[in-house]
Amino acid sequence: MILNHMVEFQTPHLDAVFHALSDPTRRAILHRLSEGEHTISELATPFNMSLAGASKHIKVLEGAGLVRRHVQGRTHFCQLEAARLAEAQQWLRTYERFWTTRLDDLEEILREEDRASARASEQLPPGQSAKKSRSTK
Amino acid sequence: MILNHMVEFQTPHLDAVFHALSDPTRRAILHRLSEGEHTISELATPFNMSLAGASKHIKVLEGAGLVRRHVQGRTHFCQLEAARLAEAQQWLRTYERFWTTRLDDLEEILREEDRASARASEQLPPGQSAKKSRSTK
DNA sequence: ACAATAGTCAACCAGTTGGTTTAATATTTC
DNA sequence: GAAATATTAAACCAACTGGTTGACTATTGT
Repeated sequence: MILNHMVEFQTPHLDAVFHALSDPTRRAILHRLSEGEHTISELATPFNMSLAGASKHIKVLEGAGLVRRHVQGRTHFCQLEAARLAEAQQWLRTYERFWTTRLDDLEEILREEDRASARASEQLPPGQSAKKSRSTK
Repeated sequence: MILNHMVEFQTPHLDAVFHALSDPTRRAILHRLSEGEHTISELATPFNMSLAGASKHIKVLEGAGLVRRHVQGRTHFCQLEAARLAEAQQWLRTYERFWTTRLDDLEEILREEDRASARASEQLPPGQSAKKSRSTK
């Protein structure tokens, strides 16, 4: 119970990850990084923003564990680090049933109809009505 | 190109959804709602927080399209509304390959081993690989 | 040695956030 | 009609956000 509460609510990772993802500039940076490694200036140029501004965004992403940086001389290379994205997706997966429920319900209804029609096309046990068969998929 | 840019970056829904999800209290409220409908006070009580405070959180969730409310007399009932969660998951799915890459690599290695062992255990017809099947999933 | 380049840091700013408290608006109950 | 209940509204607060600028630290190229 208390454990459940901890698992469910004490998740500082998710705070940071979802916050990082809530900004369109940062999502764009991640998208850029999904094509491959980039330096800070490379990441900054597409945005109408000072280098320092972009640098701050990248630091937020780094803080959320979404970006890794390795320095080589004076240039900083950034890489996408996906593990935390996977954690976020895992959280969302818990709620997946709420947007698949209708499909699941429909499937269950159709399956039930099939069972009924199967019974019907046999010896018609009492209390069962015949139904048209229907494929589930 | 411009269209691509729009699809990728002009997504005010995601801003609001990810921001809503970045707060642990709000995630807890959503979790609560996943068990069924609840009133504002019911949602507020578990938290060490004023009713007005909780009310504000719920308004944020509503603004992000994650919660629907229907008023009945003086009590407001809240329901989870999952469509926007699905949108968020859809966004994350774009990056899925970055945490499945290693598994994919492993799979490719196993498939290659299969091809190699198949060639070895036959009479080696030129250019043809005998597939000893290994399940992909 | 000097200038250009890559990036951070610190200070600042207006706007937002997460919270409070107190008051106000309905609705229901006695 | 008065009291209790369910909720929002408004004003306030400290902390944080996303952005700027200007100064600073390194590193690289000439």
